[in-house]
Amino acid sequence: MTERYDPKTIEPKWQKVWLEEKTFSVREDPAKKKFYALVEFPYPSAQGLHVGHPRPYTAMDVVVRKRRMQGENVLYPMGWDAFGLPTENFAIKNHIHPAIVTKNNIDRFRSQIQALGISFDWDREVNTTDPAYYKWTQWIFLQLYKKGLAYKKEMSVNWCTGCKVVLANEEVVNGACERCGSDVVRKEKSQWMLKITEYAGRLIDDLEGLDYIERVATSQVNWIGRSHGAEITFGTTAGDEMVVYTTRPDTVFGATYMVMSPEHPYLKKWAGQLKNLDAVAAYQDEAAHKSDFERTELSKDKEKTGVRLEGVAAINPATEQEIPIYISDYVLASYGTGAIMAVPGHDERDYAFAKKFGLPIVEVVAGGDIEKEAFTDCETGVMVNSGFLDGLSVDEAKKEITDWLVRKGKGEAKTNYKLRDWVFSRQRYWGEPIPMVWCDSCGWQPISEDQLPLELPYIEDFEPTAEGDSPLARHDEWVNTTCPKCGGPGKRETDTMPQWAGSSWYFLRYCDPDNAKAIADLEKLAYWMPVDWYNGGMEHTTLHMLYSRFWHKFLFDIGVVKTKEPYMKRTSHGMILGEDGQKMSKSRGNVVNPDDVISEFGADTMRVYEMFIGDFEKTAPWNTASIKGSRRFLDRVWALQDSVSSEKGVRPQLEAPVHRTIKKVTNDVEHLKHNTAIAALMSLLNDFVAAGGPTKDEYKVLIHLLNPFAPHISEELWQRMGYGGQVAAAKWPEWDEAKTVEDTIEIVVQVNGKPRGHITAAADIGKEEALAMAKADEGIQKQLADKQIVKEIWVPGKLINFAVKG
RNA sequence: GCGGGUAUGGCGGAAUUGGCAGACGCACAAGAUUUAGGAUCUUGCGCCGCAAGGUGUGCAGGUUCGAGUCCUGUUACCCGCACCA
Repeated sequence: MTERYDPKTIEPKWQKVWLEEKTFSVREDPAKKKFYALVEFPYPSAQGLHVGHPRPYTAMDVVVRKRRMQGENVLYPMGWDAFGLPTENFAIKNHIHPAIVTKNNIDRFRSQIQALGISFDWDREVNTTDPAYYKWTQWIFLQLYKKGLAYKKEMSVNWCTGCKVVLANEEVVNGACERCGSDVVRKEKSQWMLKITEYAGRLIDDLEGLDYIERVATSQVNWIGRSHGAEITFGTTAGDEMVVYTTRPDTVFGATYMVMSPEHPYLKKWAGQLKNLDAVAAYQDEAAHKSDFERTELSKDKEKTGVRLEGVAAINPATEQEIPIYISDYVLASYGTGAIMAVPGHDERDYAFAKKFGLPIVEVVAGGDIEKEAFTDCETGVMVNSGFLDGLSVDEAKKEITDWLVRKGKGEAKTNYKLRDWVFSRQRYWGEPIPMVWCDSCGWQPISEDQLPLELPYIEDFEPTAEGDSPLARHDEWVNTTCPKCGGPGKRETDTMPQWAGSSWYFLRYCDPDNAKAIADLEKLAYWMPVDWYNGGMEHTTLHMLYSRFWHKFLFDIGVVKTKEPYMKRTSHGMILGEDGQKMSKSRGNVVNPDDVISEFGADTMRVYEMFIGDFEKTAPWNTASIKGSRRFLDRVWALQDSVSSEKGVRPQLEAPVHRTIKKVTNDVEHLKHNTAIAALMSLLNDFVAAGGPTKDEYKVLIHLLNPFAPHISEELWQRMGYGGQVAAAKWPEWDEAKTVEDTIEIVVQVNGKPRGHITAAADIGKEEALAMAKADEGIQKQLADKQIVKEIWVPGKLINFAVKG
């Protein structure tokens, strides 16, 4: 009798072997097919790993361990996305420097991940806070700046009136500061912006040909929000022209008023002519307290608000009538031109607004009942009350009016995107310094590339300043420098980059992590890129994914990378919820720590459990009681070594189960259906037990197929059984299709779709013979008695259905 | 509000994509073994019913010989919404 299964000795033993022998380190090898598998690198938080992290790491580890055994050259790296707000806040609260917090957190994360036996190539670890890394993050920013894709703009930020700092949206709870509870207002601040909108069209179009799961692709398309319409120029009594964007230029005759966002620059310009300046200012102040999110929220019981501008009116270019202008917070400064033409008859929000303020509602598309509600159907409507457009369909009218506007010089066709430019400045310490210098005579100047990295100075007072600037602004010795252009006095930009920056290109650095001369060597990039398979959370679908695709496309345009897309395939894992079915969080107290699971059950059990828990793409609640089942499975695999017979080969009665399992596991793993693959392994184990134990060769197949899921125990058993070498280096088993099928099969017999019996027959039985057998069956005869067969359905090898009457 | 999802036993989940619903596991029950069990093994296990049988995939309709799967409508819940990452 062998000793009990003891993961506490087995697991560290093999983890040590892997690290010392560098089992999973790779080099470029043109002779082998490369496979670049990527999982999102974590933000190393002070809480350490929680059981949600290992789910994607393990799932991809299963794939790559299998691919290696199939002879592929696998790159599977890991690193740290370590700049960011939580670390800074933790540092402020606990008076420990963020650099130290970060180092400690990374060390903890690394050892926790290694304890899970994930086969990462630890020689390629990257860290976004390492100056040798962020040198290149800054370099990319400079290239963007040189190509005109980085610019400064006044943007509104969340300003805490109590703490006097800029807050992240997350730190604002119900309009108040999360920490001090003070009022949060919107405040204008000059910010660095990146022109991701310039790439909006390509970010949609190039999705074609990529293997992204559908919900990811759809989300990105919707987030970018391409729409086709027109820009129309309205005149005003103030003399200025107002340009609006609309997807419904056909309805311009029905535009009975205009609405601008409360932040619209004309309001300042028109101050002298506005007769109700106080009311306008009061409304602007009110709007400043709301986020865009709150402002666009449209619920039936929520009344529209707004103020009519007195003293200035607009002129509808189609009707040439004067129409009033309102300001209202349902119009956002950040979308379109920050002003709209309102067509209450054919837009729901305009309709609600018009009803509230008693504005005229004109029907210009017939087909609905505008007495009751806005008519928004573009398919069936016919133009009315629209001069030369009358009688046209909506589509025809769109074209006709656009041509007319162009001829009159009052508009043009325009494609618009919901996507906004990327706000790239953070008034924080723990981020990459933006490598720009302000010179009073030369304006903003990029620092010279040979000055990179521009290191983040080590300071002790990393709390934001009272003016809302980054804490770096307090350090004159760092801020004061010379202008790179004229050599005169200059001041450094004190804002830092957002955490998204470092994560927008990290997959490139893994290809050549120590390169001091370039982002990565071109040949190495050519070998490894693009990433063949990228798995990550749904929460990164629109931000991180689009930011990194944008940067990659830019680097492609300037010749740094050779592929226009970074990721060929994207899959997404579901979250692991707490035992109570709620999101794991410290405040709910439902966080499960993987260390505890490993120490009680072992890493292999943890891995098998997380892969067995359910559909990888769906959220799944943690269940401590269920883990036992996974451990019991491994215990039984371990115990089976004692009943292995000396017989060779696969016995005939086990051929079908063995070959079917090889096939199922091989296919399921590629589709991340690890749960059903494990179920198949459990079934094979049950078959072996039922057969009184496996032969040495049968057992070998089980151990081999188990290896990607439970690498430690399988490596140990492989060694004990003397199969030779390590499983990790053994060739993945193959199945013989002919051996997966049985010669006799069971066919279900239904009457009116209800199963009423079975017949057992040869696998290749024909229709007539099968029907005859079914009719001969006693139970079926009873069902068919006194009935008339109307139809006989035959699904070869599977099913017979008699449709009967009477 | 906008966008993306989900719904199957007491629980986690399977179902070759229109063909025997509940694989595999957890929990539970009975039995065996054991000084003992939070160990191991055997058997049972959707619901109603002694049974025959009936019924059953959020809810209401529909298509079909046949629907968890397709269509129409509906409800509930989850995720994201641009400075958390």
